[in-house]
Amino acid sequence: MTREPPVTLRKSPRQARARATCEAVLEAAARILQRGGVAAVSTNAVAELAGVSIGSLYQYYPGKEAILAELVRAMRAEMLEDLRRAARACEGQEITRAVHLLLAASLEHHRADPARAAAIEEAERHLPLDAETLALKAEITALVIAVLRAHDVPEPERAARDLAAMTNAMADAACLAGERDVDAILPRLERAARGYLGV
Amino acid sequence: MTREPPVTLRKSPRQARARATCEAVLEAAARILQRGGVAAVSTNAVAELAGVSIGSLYQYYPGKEAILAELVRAMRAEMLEDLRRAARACEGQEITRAVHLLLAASLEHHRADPARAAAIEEAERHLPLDAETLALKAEITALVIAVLRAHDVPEPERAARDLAAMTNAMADAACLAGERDVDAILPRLERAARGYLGV
DNA sequence: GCAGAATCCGAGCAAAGGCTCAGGTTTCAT
DNA sequence: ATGAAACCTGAGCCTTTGCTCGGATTCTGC
Repeated sequence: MTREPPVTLRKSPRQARARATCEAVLEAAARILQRGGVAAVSTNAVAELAGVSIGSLYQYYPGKEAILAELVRAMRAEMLEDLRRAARACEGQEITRAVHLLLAASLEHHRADPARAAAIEEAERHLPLDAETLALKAEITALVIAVLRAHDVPEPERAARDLAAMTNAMADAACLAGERDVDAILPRLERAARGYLGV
Repeated sequence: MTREPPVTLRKSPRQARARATCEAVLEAAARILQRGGVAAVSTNAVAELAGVSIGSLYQYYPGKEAILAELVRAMRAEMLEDLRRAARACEGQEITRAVHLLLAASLEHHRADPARAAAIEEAERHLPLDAETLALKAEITALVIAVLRAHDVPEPERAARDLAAMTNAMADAACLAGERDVDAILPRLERAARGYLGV
């Protein structure tokens, strides 16, 4: 049994160059993750691509899982922001409009770099998530559930789960198949979601 | 760079005990895959759990990828059979019925052991698939496309991809969330699919 | 029974990867 | 200018993992 190392930063960077080091490590990890999947992410490879010595890497990250966890946390935080905005905009809207807003927000983090988003999502499945990330995820689904419940959707928890799964899967599959335009996915997703909800 | 080993059997088992060995290896690999993901599948671990020496394992499988590839191939072959039956039953049926049959068939391989099915699907994403498995996948989607096209669904290729992604994602998510009853997923999926297709 | 084929075994090698540590360099505050 | 703190470096240790090889064991056909 391997004792599991913590997933938080070992120490916080204080100077600008240290922050740059941390940034470079994250960026390199994301690139490698995107190209070769979780298996390809090794601390040595990350350090090399980041142009940073392996020792420096370990000064801030206690292990490779911590690096990936940081990427996941950042993505989830971004998603939460997007969905918060969307949920606010949902208030008082009819359900069709609300669904549109929620789905569009869920696709938002795919817009900048769909391949990277898919890669990070994939990494998330192989990670023992820390409490903070779990809290982010919980809050995200809670937002969706609240909107669904406000429109009297039966079993809103299950519906939220199903809709989230559909959204991510379709976006990832489309990206993998070479689709570039994220906006082209939205109407298809809306049709499916409306059918699911019986609207 | 690591030179990639072939993914076919190194030599075919001739005696009964050899077939048992191969079976035990596959079974052990599936179990480990299910418990800890692709990363946990090491040839040593597989051999040990299978109750087989590492040497015996390598007599038949040229590497861990070949073992996983075999699992994927078997699952895909099974899926193809299920869908062939469904596609035959679709002939002359109206689209609502056809969609029902296709979705039910797609869920079929989740019925026996959903967790294992999800694990193997996940392994598939991390594998350089061999020609035979690719052919199986191509035939599967071709079947779906044909049925969709017969009902004048626009852009049937894209629709097939979207529907397949939705189906797998919802099934996996439900399984991960602890749902036991596969049949409970079908009606939800049907609603989404009918909405997607505008039926 | 017997020869040869098929099968099995597991110690151990080589490569890869996670991670540490002792020591050098840069930055900052005074 | 100077001492302390922050930061960086990379050789190298240790564990894990993929895989081979020589030899033991079992089966099959005659």
